[in-house]
Amino acid sequence: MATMADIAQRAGVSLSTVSYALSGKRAISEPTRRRVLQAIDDLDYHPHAHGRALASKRSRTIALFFPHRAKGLSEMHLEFITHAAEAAGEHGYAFLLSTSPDEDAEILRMSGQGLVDGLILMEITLDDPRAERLRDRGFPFAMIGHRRDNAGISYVDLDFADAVETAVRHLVDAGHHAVALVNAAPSLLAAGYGPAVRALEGYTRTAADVGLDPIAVACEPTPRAGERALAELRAARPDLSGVVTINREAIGGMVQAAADLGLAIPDRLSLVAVVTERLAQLFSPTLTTIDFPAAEMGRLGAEMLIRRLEGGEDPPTQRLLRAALTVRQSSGPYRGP
Amino acid sequence: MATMADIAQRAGVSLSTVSYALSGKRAISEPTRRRVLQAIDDLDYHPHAHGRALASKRSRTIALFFPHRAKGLSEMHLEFITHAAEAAGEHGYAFLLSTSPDEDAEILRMSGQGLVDGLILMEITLDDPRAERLRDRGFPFAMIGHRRDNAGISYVDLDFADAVETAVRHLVDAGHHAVALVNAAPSLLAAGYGPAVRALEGYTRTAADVGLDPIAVACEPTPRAGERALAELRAARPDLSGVVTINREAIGGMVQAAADLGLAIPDRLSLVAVVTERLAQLFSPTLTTIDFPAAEMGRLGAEMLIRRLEGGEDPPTQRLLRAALTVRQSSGPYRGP
DNA sequence: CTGTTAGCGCATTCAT
DNA sequence: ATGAATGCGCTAACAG
Repeated sequence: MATMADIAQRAGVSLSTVSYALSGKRAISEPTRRRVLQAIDDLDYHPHAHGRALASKRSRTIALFFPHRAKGLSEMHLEFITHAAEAAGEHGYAFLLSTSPDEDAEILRMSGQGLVDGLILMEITLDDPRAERLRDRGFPFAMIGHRRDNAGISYVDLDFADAVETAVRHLVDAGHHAVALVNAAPSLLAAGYGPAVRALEGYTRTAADVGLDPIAVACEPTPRAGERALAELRAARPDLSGVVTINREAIGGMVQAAADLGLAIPDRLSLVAVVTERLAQLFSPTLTTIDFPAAEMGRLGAEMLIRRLEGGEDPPTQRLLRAALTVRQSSGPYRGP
Repeated sequence: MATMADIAQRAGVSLSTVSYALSGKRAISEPTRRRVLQAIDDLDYHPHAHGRALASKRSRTIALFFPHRAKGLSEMHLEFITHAAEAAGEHGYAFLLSTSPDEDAEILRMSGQGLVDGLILMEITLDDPRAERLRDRGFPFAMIGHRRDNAGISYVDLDFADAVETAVRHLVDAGHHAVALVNAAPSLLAAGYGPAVRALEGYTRTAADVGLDPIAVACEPTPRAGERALAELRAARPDLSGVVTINREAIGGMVQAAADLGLAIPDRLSLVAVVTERLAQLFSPTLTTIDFPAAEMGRLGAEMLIRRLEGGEDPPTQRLLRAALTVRQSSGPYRGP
């Protein structure tokens, strides 16, 4: 492998001239620059990432923390990851993926030892402790998701409260008088899982605003639980005609229960889910959704981190995305997912 | 940040002693080792990855190439990626994810400049050119998937032919007399997409072996196409009672078509899909599957690469996994996915 | 068993 | 506008 020294020799210049020709950090005469570039081309030279990182104290690498401890793997996470990686690549950054269960140790290792210049955090809880630790260490990071207190922190997130509000209003506008929310798991809600908490907030406030009785249940992420949830909701409210959910794993079960109860979707029951378009498209027609902008979120997460690394310090970028509702036409009763 | 020099000073030993105490590459007396470890603990020292990489010419980093050009993002890919990353982490390797569309340039950059020690390739075609290029360069890599010619190459893949055979035999044993294969897209089949080609092989040979008329169709990865495929198959063969598919995106449509045709699943039509357990579980009961071992494949891919890096050994590891069939009980007609 | 030293490939400060 | 020299943090000879 060619090194800068090889280039220097072949171009008949000094090592530092090659370096400066590459970085443009000081003026180089046109003739010498051409000779350098020619030599680089001849020798198929590519700068050595580690040598550069050592000397410059910048690795041009960012990492995404994805502790997949729970079972929550989905196509949504894949979109976060791939689009964050893609954005990083476009900006000349390498992209490291860490799935270490021992996050604290990893954070120290990565933030302390120059392995990466910055971090992206996912699966943020309302009082996520990792964010504080990184902020205290003064280490650059961005979040996909957000906390209760986000002072000085860059993040991008879906506005779940707004998403649920949009869904509920859509149903109310369509004439529904009883609309329920099927939320994430009880344990997540209790643990302060942001999307669950905010979905409930959005639902509650919208129900109050439009004069609907609030009917919200937390539901385990399984089809089985989805079946039960819908059956119980319907038993309690025989006039139930609309359901909004952020619980993707429960959708299949809710659809099954609807059929078992003789509630054809969308004719006798309307279901609106907050999921990625990719998931919605797995189903045969009739999944009306609030399109989860996972790809955009992944991309923005990486970009706001890199912007911060490149120079533009404070203030942090904070973006709460609003998602659009897509009505997918039905050619008959829903039999999704 | 503490460096090895700081540790050496605090422990009252030389720099190299610290290095050797850490690497274990030469004997260190117990007392000095303890002093060194104590100093490391006191100063919260962590080795600097880039310094180490520069000096040792090994980065302890592997990269996974995931060109997500097509639309083929799914929970299956996520399992490949996260489990490969996890395995890498467990072995002390950092995990780089590259989604660069310009793969050749990336391969050169990464393989040439010491950024990574080895690569994992995905989405392998029957005559994948990337593999040859890497083999010619003598750069360590492993594949998730496999080519027609795999001489000297490490890989792990699902045995699609075997998977389809298992599915067909399962249906035949259950008394079906007309079993069709709904394959991947025509374009993929034509392009030599391994899973599609091998699924067809396995289906054809099994059909011949058990005396079944071969009924195979290639199908675009959409519910719409799935609907049409099933309707057409049924029109051509009114006695069709079993369908095997590797086309996850078409499943929802096939289920819908079945219902529209009055074919209750699983009572009047049996459907067996080669998909991950995670996808199967999105559906309400009754998706019988050949469980796609994506997690295991990701993990094995990383491990066989790392084994090669650590041991430097030929012969390559080549593993064709057989997947088990899981019958999921039905509590009524199928309304999945 | 331990210390001294020479790089690894590059960015950067001093010179000129 | 260019060169020479220093050092980033570490590994691995080379010397005891």
